[in-house]
Amino acid sequence: MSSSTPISVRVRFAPSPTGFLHVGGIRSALFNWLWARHNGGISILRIEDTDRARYVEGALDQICDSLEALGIAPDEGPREGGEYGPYVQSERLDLYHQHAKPLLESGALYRCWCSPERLTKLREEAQATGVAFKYDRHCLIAANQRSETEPHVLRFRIPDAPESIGWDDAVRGRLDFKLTDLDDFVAIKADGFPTYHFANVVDDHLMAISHVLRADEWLPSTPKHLLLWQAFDWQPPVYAHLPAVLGPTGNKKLSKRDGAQSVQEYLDEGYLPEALRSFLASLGWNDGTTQEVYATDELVERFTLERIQRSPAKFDKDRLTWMNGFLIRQMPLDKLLERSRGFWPASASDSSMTYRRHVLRLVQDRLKFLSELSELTEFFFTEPDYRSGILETEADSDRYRHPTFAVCLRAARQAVENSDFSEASLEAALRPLAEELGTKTGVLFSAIRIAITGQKSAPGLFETLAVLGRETSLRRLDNAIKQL
RNA sequence: GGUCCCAUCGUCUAGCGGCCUAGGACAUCGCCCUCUCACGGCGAAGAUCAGGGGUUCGAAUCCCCUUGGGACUACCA
Repeated sequence: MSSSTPISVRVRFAPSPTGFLHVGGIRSALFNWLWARHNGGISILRIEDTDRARYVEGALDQICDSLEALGIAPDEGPREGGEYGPYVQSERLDLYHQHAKPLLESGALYRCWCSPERLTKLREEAQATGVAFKYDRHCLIAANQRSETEPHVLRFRIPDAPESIGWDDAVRGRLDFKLTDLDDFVAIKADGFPTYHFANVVDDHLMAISHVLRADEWLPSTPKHLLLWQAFDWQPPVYAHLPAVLGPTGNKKLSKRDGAQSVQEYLDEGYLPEALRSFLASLGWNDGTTQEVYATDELVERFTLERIQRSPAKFDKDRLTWMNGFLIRQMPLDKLLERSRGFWPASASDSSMTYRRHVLRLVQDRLKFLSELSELTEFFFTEPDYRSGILETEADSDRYRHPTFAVCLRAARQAVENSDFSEASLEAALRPLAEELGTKTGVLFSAIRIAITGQKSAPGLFETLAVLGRETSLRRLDNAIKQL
């Protein structure tokens, strides 16, 4: 299946509402979305909530919100609706029972009344003898048939033939499994809910899914799914198993302990959706060139299944951060201004957009993610905080022996007094001053910077003074001089 | 234990038999630019292509074995 796949492409992302979407999950969502877009197909969000015990309140909304915030909202789903709904499995129970019935009649499914205790015992025995556990089909024997009204599950009977079952995985290639290694898995639980395996296959068929792009961990259960497709006499979709996303330390699957964060947390820190998309895409996919950052339309255009990596990728936040800063630097100033909403320091609330725009221009190159904006620009909106003693400490240092710190500031104040505070005139006034005072430019400028910003590092001095303006700049110089 | 998957710089990766004494990027270090911090430019260090056997005139690339890591092995997904 290349870009010229003749069938209409319909893909689904099928998370369980058991918590927020972590980066591994969102990567799967992205790949599905990209494949749909690449083919002009449809992407679907299906919620797999068949385990009532693990259901987390609000998780569904969080998942939908995250996808929307990332700009990869599905075409069909719980919020969007669609012709193949409902898109939440707990609302599809009738459908599963309806489809279980003929399989039960044909013998593909059978009733099992075995207690969890018996199953556990069997498992322990198998463990002890070093044999792989497989259900012993105790309830398949006529003598063990009990009443249909007693609680029971429906198991799928692994057929005796063929010897093996396999498929051409779009990323792994040919994969085959022996049927004798497979266990008669449960299809319908005692509570009437289907298991993942059963619901998944029924829904993928009913929703006309053409490609299943899902995490690696599903690979071992794919033969069970294939057997189910076969029992139904349905045409299975193309399977593509995605490599795992690992935590930055160790080789374990990414988990919250490894610093895995929800998509929302990254967004809150000021990571751009386009940076997240480009970075996530690079986790297990590349186009074969040396390009490092991709615009989303480039991703859509170039994304193919055969370029998906087979080996797992570790999540490297440093690289994400670099990519985010790179994209911030590339962004037109007005767009960045728009995006920076909500990240300004509280003290900026009374400042005009025009003023903020000038400030933003000065820090754009220094921003790695938007939440840094606040501490980077605080002094533009509020008087510098000298309480840390930065003024005194600097004034005492050896650099300010001959022209003292105070002398530098007074001279600077005087030099700048009649300036129109344009960058050019500020530079013309201050640049020659160092030599006049018999000190280095850096020493003079540093004194001014500290007085003006309260910090040792800040944007360029002339730019900063120009943005702050005459009144504020002179006032801060005076205040600093007064304090010495 | 069983079944299966994976294996190139610390990390993301290029590589699909000769172009590789292995390329790019992040991170690290150095230099330059420079009023500081960034940005940018240049450069350094960093991978005996997990190890061992084959196949071949020729292997990071194909095959086998070993090792290491991971997933699955639930009336969870």
